[in-house]
Amino acid sequence: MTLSSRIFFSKTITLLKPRFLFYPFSTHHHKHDAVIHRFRFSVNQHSLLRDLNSVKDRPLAAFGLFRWAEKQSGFHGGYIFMRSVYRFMEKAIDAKIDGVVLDVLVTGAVRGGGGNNLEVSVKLLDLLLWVFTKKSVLEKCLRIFYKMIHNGLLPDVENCNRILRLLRDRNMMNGTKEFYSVMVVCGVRPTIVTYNTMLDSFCKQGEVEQAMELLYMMPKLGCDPNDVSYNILVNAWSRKRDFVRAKELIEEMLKLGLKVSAYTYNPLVCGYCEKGMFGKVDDLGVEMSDSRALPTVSTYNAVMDGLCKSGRVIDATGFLDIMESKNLKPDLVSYNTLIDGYSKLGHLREAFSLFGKLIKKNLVPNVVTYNTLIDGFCRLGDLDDARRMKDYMIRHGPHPDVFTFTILVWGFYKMGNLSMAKELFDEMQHRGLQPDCFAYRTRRVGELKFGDPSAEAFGMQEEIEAKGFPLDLITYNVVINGLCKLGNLDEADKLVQEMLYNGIVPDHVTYTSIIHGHLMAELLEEARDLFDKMKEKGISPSVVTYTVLIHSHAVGGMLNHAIAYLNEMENKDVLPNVITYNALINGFCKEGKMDEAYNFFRGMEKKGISANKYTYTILINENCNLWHWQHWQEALRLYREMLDREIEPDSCTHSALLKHLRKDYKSQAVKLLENVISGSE
DNA sequence: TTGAAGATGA
Repeated sequence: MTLSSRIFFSKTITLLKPRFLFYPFSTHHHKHDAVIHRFRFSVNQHSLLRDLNSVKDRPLAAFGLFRWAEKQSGFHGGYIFMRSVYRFMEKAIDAKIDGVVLDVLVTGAVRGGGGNNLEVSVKLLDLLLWVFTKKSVLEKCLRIFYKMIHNGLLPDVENCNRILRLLRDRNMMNGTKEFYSVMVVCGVRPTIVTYNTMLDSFCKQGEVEQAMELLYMMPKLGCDPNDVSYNILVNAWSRKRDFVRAKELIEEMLKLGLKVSAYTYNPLVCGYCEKGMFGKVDDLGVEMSDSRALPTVSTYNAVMDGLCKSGRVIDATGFLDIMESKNLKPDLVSYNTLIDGYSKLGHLREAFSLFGKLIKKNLVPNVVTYNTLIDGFCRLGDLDDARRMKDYMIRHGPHPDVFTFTILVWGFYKMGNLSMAKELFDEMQHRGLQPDCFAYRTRRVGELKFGDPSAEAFGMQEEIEAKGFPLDLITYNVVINGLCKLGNLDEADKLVQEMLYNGIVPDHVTYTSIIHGHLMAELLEEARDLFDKMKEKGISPSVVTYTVLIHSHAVGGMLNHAIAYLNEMENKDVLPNVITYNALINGFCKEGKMDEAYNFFRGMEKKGISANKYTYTILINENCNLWHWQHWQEALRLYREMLDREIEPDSCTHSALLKHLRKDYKSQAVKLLENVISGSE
């Protein structure tokens, strides 16, 4: 917003004039003059607005009033009546006379012969444009924009930027580029905001390289990139999980003396957290405090979410206190994140205790909070309580949404209660909620996975299709994956044929499912063939594809193959994750090659990928298998290390550790062990 | 921050 327009909208308009008799405007409307003449106005804002209301159904009268306001604004130096005029524009749009207003303003400006009048007309056109950008009515904005420039009138660059943002948000890259060229050719001088919007458009389209080109071209275009420009690109590389390039840009920012902030670091923190690279997150934390880019509540929320997603909910909860100690107030998102963490683990008691805590802190649970808890009930198979909670929401609010119902529908499908699933789906619609693609997919997957592929389900498919949601790739993937997991490779193959027939191209997820299915059926050669076929078709294998291949080959003792896959993925910049490393460590342990296993263990940590309970269990198990004093010591050391790092062992870890003890001693032994370890600190 | 879904340990 320019300074002047800020003045327009912040000033309260109190200027009063005695009375004002309205006179019509240009001559070609004179046959309606009689209508317009009947309007008299006292000149203060309230009556003006009242009058605008009263003429809403009479476009021409309203238009006359508008002309009057226009003259007033010109007369009083341009800002006195802007707020009224703004309200008028909104009303004109409601009354669908904005087209007339546009025409007259443009012709008025053109005929008016320049000067003050022209300036006012352009201001008013900009105001009209502003109203439409605020309403996100792109089509109208473009119409006004093009009409203006065709008549030699230049819209305000701020409005152009707003239109660019609308184009960006609709992913219309070509439209964005075209609009940018037109505005520049017509003489609108781009600002840093224009360029930053363009950068963001490129990034949102995945064309980050193009954005980089623009970034480095900006100085030549007479506009040096600022911190926001860099933040956009750091964000883009982080989203692409190319952390190296993201970091390079941050270093460049520091070198250039640009301001780094939480906005710069948060996307990177999010990326590392999502990948479970908590070592890197720690490093970033240090770097942030060094460069005075202090973490915000969002930063901590991202870390907490990452920890929850890797099962470290207790660590995540610890951040509530850490935040408080730094004078940051955990917000509803913080609590929702933790509640979700506990709900997903089935620890509803903790989830509800947090629910109580957030209320004590005067935060108000929202629909997400409730949905998360309902999901927790569903995961435990407690559909009664899940449904009761939904009914509570209907009575007391917040009102259930499409998420609420989708969660419940899926919950009932998983319990095999198809009729309740359908009932809730119908209830959602009866309550006026419009199912989205998630909801429809859930219904389809539910029927395909848990129901009979009967005629009724078939009818449902057509019904959904008629609503504009055709069977899509994700639905096929979900079902194909389910079949592969059950070992039903023939049925899975049939579905692949069917999706091809329907013109849907299998992607890396489809292939990974089928490859995995073959691997589990010990059809390694076929799996390798499928892998080659997938690459021939130009489908890039993902980290999951490589991981399932590495796992099966490593477990089968084919360590050379496993290593070859690891090298291949690293050459293709597909980053291995903790599961990939676990598969390798597991394979090398099984072959008794402990040195190599430990090398991978150290290597992953060096890359910032933290070991998890599986990693430790594999190593502990192998050390215990060796059944030798030194190895037993090593197993204990590992166990202690994982406790130190607050990685919670589970029953698997314990039985690995105590595999040589008799069963009756085991539970006692675990307690003893905890004592020994904590006592020796 | 919530809904369907591809992978790991005894």
